[in-house]
Amino acid sequence: MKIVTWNVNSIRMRKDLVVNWVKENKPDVLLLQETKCLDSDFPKEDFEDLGYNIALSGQKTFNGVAILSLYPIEDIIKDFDNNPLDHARYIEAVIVAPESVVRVASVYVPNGETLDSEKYQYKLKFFDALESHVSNLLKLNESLVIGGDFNVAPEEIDTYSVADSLDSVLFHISIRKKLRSLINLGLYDAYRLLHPKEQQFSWWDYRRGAWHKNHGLRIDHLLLSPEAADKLDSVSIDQSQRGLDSPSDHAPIICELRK
DNA sequence: ATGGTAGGCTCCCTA
Repeated sequence: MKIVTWNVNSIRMRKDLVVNWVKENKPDVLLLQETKCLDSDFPKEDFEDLGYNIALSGQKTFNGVAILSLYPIEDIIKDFDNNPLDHARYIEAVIVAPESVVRVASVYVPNGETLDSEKYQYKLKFFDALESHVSNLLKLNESLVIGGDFNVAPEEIDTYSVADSLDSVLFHISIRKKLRSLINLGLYDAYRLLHPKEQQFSWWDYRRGAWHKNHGLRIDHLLLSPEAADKLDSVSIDQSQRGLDSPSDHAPIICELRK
């Protein structure tokens, strides 16, 4: 089963690019972030025509997450307890494939703006509440894949420049500790599990010529329960999508699980 | 050299 996470930065602006990628790569499950539209404005037909079932948690202007699946989507959950924000940043569901069942989630963690902002406090609290929810999910002992834009680079290898990142909301030690604590519940960072020494990024700022200088960070992740990690065959980041015309600032992350 | 791009929407916010 091929499961993909991708922050598309507006599904309406990115529709053709995402449709073309889906036709080429045929993911079984596609977890989207930053769809930036109401559910009624999501271009459902373009994906339904390709055979996808769709579960949405959207809002006007900002945020928005989605699950697209070639298999039935069941038990949809759109929030978790103690989430400090009334934003469309989380959707979870069970994917029922013929010979395998997997629980998936699409999460868009707040950026945090600056270390001294109120939004950064919300980012810290969002992680606490997410960790509490995920700790309950792990008790189910299911195959679980949490994909999304976590807005955190886990380790030094995951940034183009440690010096430039130390005071960044994407890398400050206080937020890396939150991601570490979440993973320490017993999750596996799929990319790092199969590529322990490689440096590959998932996001490059639109500003400052970041893409052309490869000034990126790895802030998008697929976090796997032990049951899912045991079935992990491959993980890759499709950086080619960042180099196309009118791209998202994020690249898709792809994993394949055995049945 | 202290810059600039993108999306959604409105004269600004978010990233």
